[in-house]
Amino acid sequence: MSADGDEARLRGEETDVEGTAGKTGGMSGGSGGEASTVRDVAKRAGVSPSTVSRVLGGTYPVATATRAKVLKAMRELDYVVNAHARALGGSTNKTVAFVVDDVTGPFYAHIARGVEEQASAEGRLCMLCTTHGDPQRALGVVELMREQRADCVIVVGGAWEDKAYQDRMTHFAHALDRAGSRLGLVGRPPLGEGVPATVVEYDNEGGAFAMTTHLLSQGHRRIAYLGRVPLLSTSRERLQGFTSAHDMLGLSPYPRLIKDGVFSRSYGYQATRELLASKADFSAIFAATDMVAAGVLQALREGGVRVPEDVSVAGYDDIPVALDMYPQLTTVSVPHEELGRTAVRLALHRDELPDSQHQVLGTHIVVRGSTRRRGK
Amino acid sequence: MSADGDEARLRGEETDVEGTAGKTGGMSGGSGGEASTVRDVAKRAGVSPSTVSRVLGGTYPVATATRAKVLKAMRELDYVVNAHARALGGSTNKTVAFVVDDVTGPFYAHIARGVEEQASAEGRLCMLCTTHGDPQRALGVVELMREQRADCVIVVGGAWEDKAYQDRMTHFAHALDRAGSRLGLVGRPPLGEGVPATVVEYDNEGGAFAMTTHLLSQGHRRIAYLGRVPLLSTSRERLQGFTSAHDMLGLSPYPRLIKDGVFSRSYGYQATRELLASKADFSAIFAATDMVAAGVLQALREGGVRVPEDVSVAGYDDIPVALDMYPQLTTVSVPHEELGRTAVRLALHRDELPDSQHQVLGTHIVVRGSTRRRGK
DNA sequence: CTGAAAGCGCTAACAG
DNA sequence: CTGTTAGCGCTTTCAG
Repeated sequence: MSADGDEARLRGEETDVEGTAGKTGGMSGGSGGEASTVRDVAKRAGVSPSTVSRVLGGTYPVATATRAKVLKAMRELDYVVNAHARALGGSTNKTVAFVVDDVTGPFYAHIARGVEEQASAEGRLCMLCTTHGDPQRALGVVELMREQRADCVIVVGGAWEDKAYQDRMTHFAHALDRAGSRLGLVGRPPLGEGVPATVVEYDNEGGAFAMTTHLLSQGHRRIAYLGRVPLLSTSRERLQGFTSAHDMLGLSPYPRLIKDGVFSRSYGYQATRELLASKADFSAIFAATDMVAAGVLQALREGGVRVPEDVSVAGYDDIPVALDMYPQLTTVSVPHEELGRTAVRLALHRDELPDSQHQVLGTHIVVRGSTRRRGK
Repeated sequence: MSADGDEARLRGEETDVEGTAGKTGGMSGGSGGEASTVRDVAKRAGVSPSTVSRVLGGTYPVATATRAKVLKAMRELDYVVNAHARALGGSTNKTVAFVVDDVTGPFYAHIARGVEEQASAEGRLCMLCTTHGDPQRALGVVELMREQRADCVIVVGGAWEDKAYQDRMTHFAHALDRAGSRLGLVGRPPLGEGVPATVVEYDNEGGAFAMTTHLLSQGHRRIAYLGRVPLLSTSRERLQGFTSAHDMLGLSPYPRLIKDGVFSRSYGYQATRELLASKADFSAIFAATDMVAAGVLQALREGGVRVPEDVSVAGYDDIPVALDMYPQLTTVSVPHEELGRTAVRLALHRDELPDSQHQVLGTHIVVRGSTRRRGK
């Protein structure tokens, strides 16, 4: 555990600033001066490199006087360890990789926060990669993280139900595992039996089922579902929940009211306009995500349709914006941060913790102002 | 430019999956199997390590037949370079560090996206650190990034106007510069003359000035300003714009209507409730950020105050949520992504690009439904 | 407690 | 075109 030093640094300790900066302040020519190394420090302190290394690690007994000399030399030289050299030593790398579609979505942002928090709580740095919804890029990025020898690689969302993609991902899972690392999958289904990966999901289908049941129980019968993305597991599961809820009451969804499209605000806007233009008959819209719902609300407002008087609208995700919409959005709440934290925790301690293979976190619906009993 | 290989990988190429995974698939015991090295590959291909290294880099002439043998061996061994060993070689490290308060804020998220995009466009990986608004932690994190030998360290927001903090940051700027790296400051003022750092700001004061002028020109005279954070430069500049706009018309702000508080939704909510409870007289509220404005709108709505009929509300940042609020928020638009992209670009190419020291991007107000002429 | 020596995995001169 | 030889900066035995 050479973490001592790092953690202190995370806390921002080290009260030394003094004239050090001035010493070399003049030569701000850039790429000129080489960074100082353990050897420089050793020389200056009149000790051996190993001793310097020992005070660095803090893990080994070093005479107080010696340690002081070394620390002084480090300060004077403005020394910082070279993380790569340290990582190369084979010992520890201390990095958590985080692969996500797009940091911009509040959905991802909150998971990212959970990941980052847990990572830094465990003394790890966090590498961030985005895939912009491109499965090819996702694969490339995971490979890159493998090169970085990250302690674990957390991949969020974007579970493409494509054979080649899944095979490739499965391959990575094994490769990472072999290297003592770990693949963590958040918000997506397991890759299969025996694949060494940590999966932290939330109940997509359950949430959609609950929401649909809620709408049906409010008397809605013609419910539009916006956001069927073929080949995306999240989408499939939510739609499944939507369908099963109908089934349970001996009803079935209207195919005409199920619209394909990506999970975006503008898609929600467009799809709703089309729905309106086609004079389709519906009393509620279930948007696959809150972002889609945002577009829906705007289109309805512009179309002069009142929410929830004329049409009820529900979303999925419960991102913070849901509170800022008008009316506030009824939606399915997902424990974003916890997903991120849990994934990192389980992936890092796969051997000590139970259930580190697969965990499903619950979801629940949150009823706000955008839905109400039909015709009330 | 050994980037060839990496970039291909970013594009997710490498079509090989085959039975490779199965080869060692059984031994999924974790930390067991060591990762293979250039030497293993060399041995298997019957060549020398250097040759392997050469095909890895792609930068050197290698006989087609040899290259094929090597590639085959790599595939069979499921080899991936060790980024740390490579970085240690001194050549290139290929990382951009990104330090931010909190990924969760849409404001930061968009800058993050810009940073990430530009970084990956330049073949760099992105390290993410959050500071949770703690200047001490920010300093610690920058130090950590220095250990990582990042090509550049981009710090967003949270410019504490605290002497010790600034000295320390200045020190880092020099240290990074000395190491051939670069400190990039986004959305915060320069550290001072001659400090080697790339600063990309946006016009905080100008935006606040424009917005305030707009409100005043609409007949508002008693404007509340919510979000004066002592010691935070962003806050000071916005408040300055607010004040100057008054000055220009020979007016002055009402001290009673200027409320201190952090930039958060809940602060906006609280402050507004207090304003309402104190029966203060005002016809407009200028919130220091859109998040604050979100809280303001909610409090007003709950208090039965109509927006914009009774009170006009303006924000700052133009984050996506501004469109989802009701009424849609009049605010100051900031080019978030461009800030991020520009910072990375300038920091990475400080020597080739002009004006790589300091750049101020413009802001402009966007008038939406939350403001209108007073008493209309 | 401290020093000397041997790598970690890769790249980069030099010679072939 | 390809093999040999040195390190990059740090940790880590193994002897003092």
